[in-house]
Amino acid sequence: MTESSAISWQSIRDEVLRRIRAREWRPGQLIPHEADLATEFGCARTTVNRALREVADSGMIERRRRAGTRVALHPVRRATLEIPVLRVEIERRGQAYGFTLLSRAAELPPPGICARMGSAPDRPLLHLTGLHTADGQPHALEDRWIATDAIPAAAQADFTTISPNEWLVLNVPFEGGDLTFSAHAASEGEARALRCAPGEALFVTERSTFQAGRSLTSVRLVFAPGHRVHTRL
Amino acid sequence: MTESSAISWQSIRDEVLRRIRAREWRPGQLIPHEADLATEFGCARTTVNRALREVADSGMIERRRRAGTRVALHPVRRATLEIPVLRVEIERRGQAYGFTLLSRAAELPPPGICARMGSAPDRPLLHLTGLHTADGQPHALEDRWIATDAIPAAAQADFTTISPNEWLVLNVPFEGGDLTFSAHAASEGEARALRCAPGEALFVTERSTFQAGRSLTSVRLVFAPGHRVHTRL
DNA sequence: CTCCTATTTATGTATGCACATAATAGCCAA
DNA sequence: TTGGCTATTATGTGCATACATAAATAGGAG
Repeated sequence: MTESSAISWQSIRDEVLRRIRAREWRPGQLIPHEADLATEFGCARTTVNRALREVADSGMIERRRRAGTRVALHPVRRATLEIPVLRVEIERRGQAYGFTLLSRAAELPPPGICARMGSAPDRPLLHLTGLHTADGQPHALEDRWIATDAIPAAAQADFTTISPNEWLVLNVPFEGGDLTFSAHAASEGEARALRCAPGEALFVTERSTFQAGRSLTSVRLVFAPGHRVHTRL
Repeated sequence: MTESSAISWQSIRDEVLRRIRAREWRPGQLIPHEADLATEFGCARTTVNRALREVADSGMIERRRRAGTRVALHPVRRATLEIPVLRVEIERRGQAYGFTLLSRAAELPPPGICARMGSAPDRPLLHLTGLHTADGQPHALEDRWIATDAIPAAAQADFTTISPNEWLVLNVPFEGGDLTFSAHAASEGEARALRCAPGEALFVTERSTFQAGRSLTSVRLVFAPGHRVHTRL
């Protein structure tokens, strides 16, 4: 008899998910601990641990030392969004990418930017605006603020040949940030730049990044009409 | 001397990320294999493997058996989006959640839905519309199609006490799906339901899920003005 | 009864080893 | 040259073991 076939962590993960969905383990309920599951499945605890770690990453269970593992009360779905550099996103669709720098100046930030970046209102930041194009058509309008004291090199960078978007990704590591999606009616200026009607519904992303507690940059991208962000679950 | 302190996989992950960002390992370049790194860091290959697996999950490196590990050409950022059930999202903000079923009927799906769900145009699906409210204010308009042959139980479900959103999350497991975000100008009907002006810019999510190759449901959520989706990087 | 401490316990991680698997590279034959 | 077989090699995974760490609990001092 082939007594050798080991249990894979994937099969344990699947069985755990099955039990949760079949309500054998109900939301909020404590599930058996790793050692017991290892015995039940006839494998090492390491393997159970690996499986449960994956399930925990997906948000279906919550684990705490000593307290044990319980089924999450509210099954929160988690989706991974891929956020490529705009140039790559456009070129992947087989279109020609272009970027035009529209303005560049050291300016005092408006209150909204101050709040988001935690910056002093009397301290000038580098303010850039530009247009990303795909096959010559307007794709997205970029409005960016850069903390020059945190990124001195940005003052020298030439943003006419490389977009600030890409320059920052290539040159400035960051430890975290946040990202917001929303919808917004095109202003007069946005409509002109994106060649659409004023008031048209546009997709907007706002992102800011920080490093070592310092805010680095804050950017708002207003996309041309019809833009969609897509992801798999 | 304390010769005991082991190297943690986190510290290896951080060092790997540092080298990538410092351009010691350039995009597209092959990095040393696990055994070498294990020797360099003075730890077990398992530990290096764990670290590299994490980095690979974040999208910074690509790994293939036998071929080795290389730094990703285009540093694609990955963000994890949390997609809670609407009720939970609203209640977490301390607001009172409500749902009103607006319509329920077995209908022939329009071409768009047929395409997304891979459903036959002559096969009726369960079509539901309803309004999610927060503190009595319109929050999102739901327009859902359910494949009743894949989910027979949906035909009996009472969607006036529990929203289809939540009923499906609780009762129907799925293996995958996709999710799209976009902006959309409010139609007459949407404006009436959401109590906003027609043409106003609204945030829209479209989601469809499948299981075992069969499409289960397709839903379109149109949010009231001002809605934002937020995530951390 | 309250507060603090020590113990217990479940998860988290590191290690050495073995073997599985995918994919390249090299070889040989037609 | 071409086709296909084989050996090689880097990653992927499983296991037994050991110890680390967080956190709940029990026990003891006041």
